[in-house]
Amino acid sequence: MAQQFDSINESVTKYVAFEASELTYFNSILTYKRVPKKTFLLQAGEVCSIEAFIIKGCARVYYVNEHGTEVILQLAIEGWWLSDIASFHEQTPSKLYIETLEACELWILTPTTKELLLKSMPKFERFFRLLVQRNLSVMQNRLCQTIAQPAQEKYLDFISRYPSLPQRVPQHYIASYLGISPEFLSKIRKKITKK
Amino acid sequence: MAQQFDSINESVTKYVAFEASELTYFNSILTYKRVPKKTFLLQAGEVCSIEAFIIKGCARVYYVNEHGTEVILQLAIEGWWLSDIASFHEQTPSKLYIETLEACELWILTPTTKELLLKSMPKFERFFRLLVQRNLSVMQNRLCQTIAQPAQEKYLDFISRYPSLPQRVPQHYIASYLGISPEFLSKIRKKITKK
DNA sequence: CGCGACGTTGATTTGCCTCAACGATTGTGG
DNA sequence: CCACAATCGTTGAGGCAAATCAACGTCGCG
Repeated sequence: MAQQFDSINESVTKYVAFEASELTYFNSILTYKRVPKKTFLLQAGEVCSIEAFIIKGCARVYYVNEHGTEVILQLAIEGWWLSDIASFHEQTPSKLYIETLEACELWILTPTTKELLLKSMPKFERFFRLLVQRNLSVMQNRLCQTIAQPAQEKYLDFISRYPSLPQRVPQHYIASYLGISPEFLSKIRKKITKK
Repeated sequence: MAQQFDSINESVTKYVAFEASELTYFNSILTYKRVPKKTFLLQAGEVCSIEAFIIKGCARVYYVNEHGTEVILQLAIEGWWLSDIASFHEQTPSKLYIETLEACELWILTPTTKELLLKSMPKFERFFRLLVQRNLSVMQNRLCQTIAQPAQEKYLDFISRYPSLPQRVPQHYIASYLGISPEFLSKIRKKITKK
């Protein structure tokens, strides 16, 4: 089990320098969870009760609008965090779905355990702030892309940024992430391979 | 000058409960700045050296892509914060521009003063985390909107969300914020008023 | 006054969507 | 272990929302 902590500890120390003892305490707060493929960690209407670090596996976070159209907000693999932060912190109903695409191993924080962690080790406030900041940056880039780039460039950028994802997740999810129709993505791919 | 602090203090206490003494210290860290209309607080290529709270006035944050197309990431008025957080924290060159649209009065934090604040009053870590979280939420909503809504609905949603902005900022900036052409926004508005 | 920034309008074009049909693959229950 | 259903990707035809381009009116300002 010990090596299970390696990936998450490596990930947090990328943002903030923690002592071994601090990490040990941090690790003691976490709950380990194993979930099968196609499992919902969150559904619209529920209050989000987890902040989950992916040790192994793959998931998607998505929104369904009033017309029934899905928009994928996040395609996450090992090393990423899953949550609806707004719902988690304000304990308000979420509008998002979080579904595993592969069997997953996760480290879980709940509102209670996270609050406990932050109370006892305020240094983690900084970690989570930096984590959210990075997410915000990613989001900003994506919004610029989505608005100002044609579909083909969005796709090329996507595969260069996340080269492992096309081999792991169904293509129509990538289309939804990029904000284009699956049929059109298929046509783009055809055009690209021709060259 | 004292009442100048009212708006920013009200804003921070919305997220975290601070004592009067804590706010007094916080206020002593801030630098007051007054800038005219059409002033750049940040230009692409520079490292962002400020995190600015708008006391009075209005500004835009935008990105220019390789084709020369502008995308407006933020239209900010009184009570909002302006910055490129990624550039500010990692001291890396920004890709963004921040330009005042009206004469502005600002409270400024620099990397140095912010670090000083966080060192001496770690409680502010929490405030800034919650602030960034809220920004992230706004961004997520906007991305969903941008991808899944037709232009007219995006515009109607915008004016109901920010009713004061259309009267303050040129219309083509709103078009850029929504990711549509200024001509098309004009046509949408015509169609709406007809009804 | 004259220039530049801004909004409007119409004509034309286009990037992308929708719909429908069709293989290929996977998985599942009898 | 096979049959059949789902799920997924591809392809083509046709349509539409929104972009582009160009011309014009208006306003505020140096």
